[in-house]
Parts: sequence; C-alpha cells; structure tokens
Amino acid sequence: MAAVDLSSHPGHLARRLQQAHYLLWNTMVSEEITSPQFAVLNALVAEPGLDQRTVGERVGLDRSTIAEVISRLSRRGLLDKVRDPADGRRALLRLTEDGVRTHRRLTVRTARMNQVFLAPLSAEEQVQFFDLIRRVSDAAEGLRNPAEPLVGQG
Amino acid sequence: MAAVDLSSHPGHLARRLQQAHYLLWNTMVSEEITSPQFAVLNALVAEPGLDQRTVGERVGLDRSTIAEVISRLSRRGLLDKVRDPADGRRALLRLTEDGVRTHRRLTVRTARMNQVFLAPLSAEEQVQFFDLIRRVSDAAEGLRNPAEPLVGQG
DNA sequence: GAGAAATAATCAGTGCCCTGAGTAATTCGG
DNA sequence: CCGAATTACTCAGGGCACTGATTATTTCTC
Repeated sequence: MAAVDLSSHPGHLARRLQQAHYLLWNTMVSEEITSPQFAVLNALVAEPGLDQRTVGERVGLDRSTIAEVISRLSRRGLLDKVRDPADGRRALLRLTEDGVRTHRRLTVRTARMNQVFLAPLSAEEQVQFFDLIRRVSDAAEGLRNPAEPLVGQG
Repeated sequence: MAAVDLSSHPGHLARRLQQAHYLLWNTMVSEEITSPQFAVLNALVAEPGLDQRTVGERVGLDRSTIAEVISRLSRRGLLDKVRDPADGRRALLRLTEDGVRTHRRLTVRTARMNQVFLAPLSAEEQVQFFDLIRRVSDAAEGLRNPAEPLVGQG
C-alpha cells in the first residue's frame, strides 16, 4: 500500500499534455503532417539550406529522429536534400514549392489550434504557462551530464 | 518569410518538456523501467486485480499502448496476467513480489527526481505549474468530439 | 602526407503512442 | 434461445524518441 498520486508527477502531466496536444493537432491542424514535421518545415522557412543536424538542433530532435522525419518529408516531396559540395558529410535541406505552401497553410491552422488549446487559461496564465514549462525544460536540458547519478545521501 | 516562433507553441513546449523528463528519468530513476511502466505498476499497487483496459484508463494509455506496456512488464516477471473467470474477455492483472519490490524501489527515486526536475521553480510556482498543465490537458481531453472542426470561417 | 580524432549521417534495436480492422466473449432484444 | 450490438483484447501499420554501433568525410597533428 504505497501507491503515489501520479497527478503530482510532472512527467505524467507532461505526457498527458502532449497526448492532449496530439489529439487536438490531428483534428484541427492536419492528419498528414505532424507537429514535429511542421517544426522542421518552419525551421527551413526561417533558414533555408540548413544541414540535417542543425535542423534537429533547432527543433529539438536527436540525430536519429530528425533523419526519419526528414525522410518522410522528402518522400512527400516537401523538401529537397542534397549533399553539401563543400563538406561531403553534410546534407543540405531546402523546402520545395509544395513544402512552402504546406507550411503557410498549416501556420494559420496551428495558430487557431493554439488558441483553442490555451483557451482555458487567462492571458496572464498563458504567459506563466510558457514561462514555467520553459524554465523546467531548460534546466533539465542543462543537466545532461550524468557525472555521478544516484548519489543519494544528497 | 513567415516562420513562426516555436517557443510560443504549447505543443512544442510540451514535447520538449517530456524529452527533458525522459532524460532525467533515465539517469536518476531507471534505465530498465520507463515512466509509463512505473505508472502501470503504481496503478496496480493501488488497485490489484484491475483489468487491462481500466489500468490503461487510470494511467492514460490507449488500448494498444497499454497492451504493449503490460506485455513488457509481464515478460520481465513484474506482473501476472490471468483471464477473468467471470468474464472471459478481461485480463486481470496483479503485481508479482518482484513487481511490488520494483515499485517500492522506484517510488523513492522518482520522488528524488521530481524534486530535481522542479527545482527551478519556487513552491508556489510548482503549484501553478501543476494547475496550469492539468487545466489545459483536461480541457483538451474534453474536446475529443470532432463534431465540426475548422469552423473558423477565418 | 599519413594516421588519429572529430563530425554528419545511417542502421539496428527498444519503447511509446495512435488509428483502424479483426477476434473472442458477453450482453441485449426479440 | 438466437442473432445483433457491445466490450476486451489483439494485430497491422505509421510516426516519434532514444542509445549504441557503423560508415563516410573532414580536420587535426605529427
């Protein structure tokens, strides 16, 4: 008899939040293009010609995941991928016409979805919401140095 | 030139938050048992003998995902799965000795991890954090009725 | 210039997450 | 009682996310 209350566990809350977002995205934005895919399109609208690794860095996707996402976008004809002539290791990415159009179309819908998603919060609360989540995420990212985990006895 | 700022997109933030949590969980809690797996163990500590569907409901996992998670926990010998003699459709779940021990061990580590994870926030902010995320998630869950999406007319 | 270190991408493997379709068992309606 | 609807679970398939190992290319160092 030592069950805990998951509703006080940030990880559990974070997962539920993302699930909720996933559902809303599917109904209000697109069933074809996912949120991470849109993030990649967006990064390439901002900075055309980025290499794969940097795009991943911009949108917060690791090397394996970004490779898969890009492969899908490429298969759908939303972006082109060419070897960097100056550095044969890199793959340079650029949106196609269709990719740009898709990004533009989804941008509108995404804004609408965000409004609905955040509707339960007041304007001030929305600011708080972003601030708190960002601070927690940033801090945890900064901890990516296992050094001595489980030291306990802390 | 119409790239948006992803840091103002709750979905993007939610994904980053979960990633950050995933990383911290891996280093501070367990590399074997994942957070969703712990949630299932926890649900069965609270209510032994639940059926699979209900456990999924308790922890927020759909029918397919809960089946996979339970299959893994069962393979590891952390829970037993038996057909309900009273209703042959149901699979009743119960933790093994090892499952209970694992839950107890991880409970301590999870509490420690949550402290580290939330450390960047003051006590009041932590309360806000939970409140805001919960309200947004709950509201979005309540929206799971597509009825007439994209009404916009925008 | 050749070997070593570093870097970008790929591949294999594990796990989470969802939908739609299919199967087995129970319950409901006539 | 028997067929129809419902319910619990399974299966197939697509996508996200991470790690560790491998490959190709560039850069660093002697």
